[in-house]
Amino acid sequence: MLETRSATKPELAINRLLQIAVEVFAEQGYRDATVREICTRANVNVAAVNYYFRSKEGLYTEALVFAFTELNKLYPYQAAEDVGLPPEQRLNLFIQHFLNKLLDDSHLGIPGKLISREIAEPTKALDIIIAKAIIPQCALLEEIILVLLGGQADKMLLQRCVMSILGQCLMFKHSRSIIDRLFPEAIAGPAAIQASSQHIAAFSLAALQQLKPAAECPL
Amino acid sequence: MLETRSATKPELAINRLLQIAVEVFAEQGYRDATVREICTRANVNVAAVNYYFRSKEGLYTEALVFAFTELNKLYPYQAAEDVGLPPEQRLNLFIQHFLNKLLDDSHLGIPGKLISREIAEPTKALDIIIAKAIIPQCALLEEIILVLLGGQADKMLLQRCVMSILGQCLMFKHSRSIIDRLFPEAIAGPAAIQASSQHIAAFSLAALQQLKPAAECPL
DNA sequence: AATCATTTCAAACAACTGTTTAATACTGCC
DNA sequence: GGCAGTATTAAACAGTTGTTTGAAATGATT
Repeated sequence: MLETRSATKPELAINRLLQIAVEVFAEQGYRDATVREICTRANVNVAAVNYYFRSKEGLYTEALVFAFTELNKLYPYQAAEDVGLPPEQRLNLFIQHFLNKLLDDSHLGIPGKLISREIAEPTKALDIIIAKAIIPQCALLEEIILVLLGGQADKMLLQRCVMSILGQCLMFKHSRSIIDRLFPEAIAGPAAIQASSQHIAAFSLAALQQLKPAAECPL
Repeated sequence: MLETRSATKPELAINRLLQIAVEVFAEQGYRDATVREICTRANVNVAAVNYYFRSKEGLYTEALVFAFTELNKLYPYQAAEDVGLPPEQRLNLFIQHFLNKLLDDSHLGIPGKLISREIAEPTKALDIIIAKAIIPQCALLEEIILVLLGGQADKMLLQRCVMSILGQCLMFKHSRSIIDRLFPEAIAGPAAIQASSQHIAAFSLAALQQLKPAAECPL
């Protein structure tokens, strides 16, 4: 029959496979990653991929979901969600949280890298990521911005402000190679990262404050 | 002997090969692109790649340089370089120019895409791109920002402002898949793109204006 | 026209890829 | 112990890849 106990051996193998798959796909990308390397590093036979997940693509899709789950496990709570706090502080917290997630190279950067890869070069699995990871973040940020703009603003302006702030943060992920070479001090150590996130917050708050009148009287 | 006239036949083949290579590498990425497809589309024998460029990697490197050259040919002049203009207008021009380059899907978007691919997933050839394309742009932007901040500013603050503005622009390139799904109106047609670039300029000008006092009296 | 270096070509090569297969080992259940 | 059903394995498969080869074509120079 099927598994009666919770932690049967195959489930361990599947879990190990997913864990390693996230690493390898993140490091090398979908195409360069080989099922053989994944299986070797997971101490599993090559055929396991096709046995448990239908194909390499199937493994990739499930690895993406797994990465997202891990990511939420490590960074479960967004302090910025607390509507009791002043909006300026919420924006600050949001950016800090977001940037830390993006730049955490140690443990969490790995699933994060996989997800950012998927965004840069989307496969069919992108919609999973968008629905589960992107939309909630955007909604939260949009809500904070709306408060900062005085509670009323053109939908288009709102969206563009969301993109302005996300763009400043994401820069650190997708143009990491550039930053490493041209602005290495900006991410040298936790203090510098903290300062960078505070810059983004200050920069954006200043902009929003000045944009506020325009948002209130659009005509 | 070697070619005595300027436009010998092999040079035409080499040029066609480079042109197509840029397209294919941009569309599919280095790994997914096959020398066979490149050669077929260029009406050239498969062996040509190894004959003229040592290897697939050699072709890629030269295609990168070729893409950059083409890019400069199509967008030769940066109106923002004109130091006679007011700095606000220069920033506006810079952003408009930059965003147009990034979003031009028709002709120029192709070499641009190849370059942005190289940034997201660097190979050994990245340093070529950085030296030839990135550093001059950053220097120009930095100079404009410095003027806007009152002629004097902390080097670190300057760099962070450069990143803030570049990040807002680059968002449209590397997170294109997200924008297409969540904010499609922001890039629907030239008018919307124009509006988006104007938003980034307004957003950034507002921020810089407010940051100006802090930059002037750092202590 | 003959000679020479260069270019082009079809074919084959060797390595690697994801996937399948069929045999073997394992596990819980009667 | 024997019998399911599942898991694991080594081996082979079929397809694709970048690259090489050696012969044929080309074209300028003598």
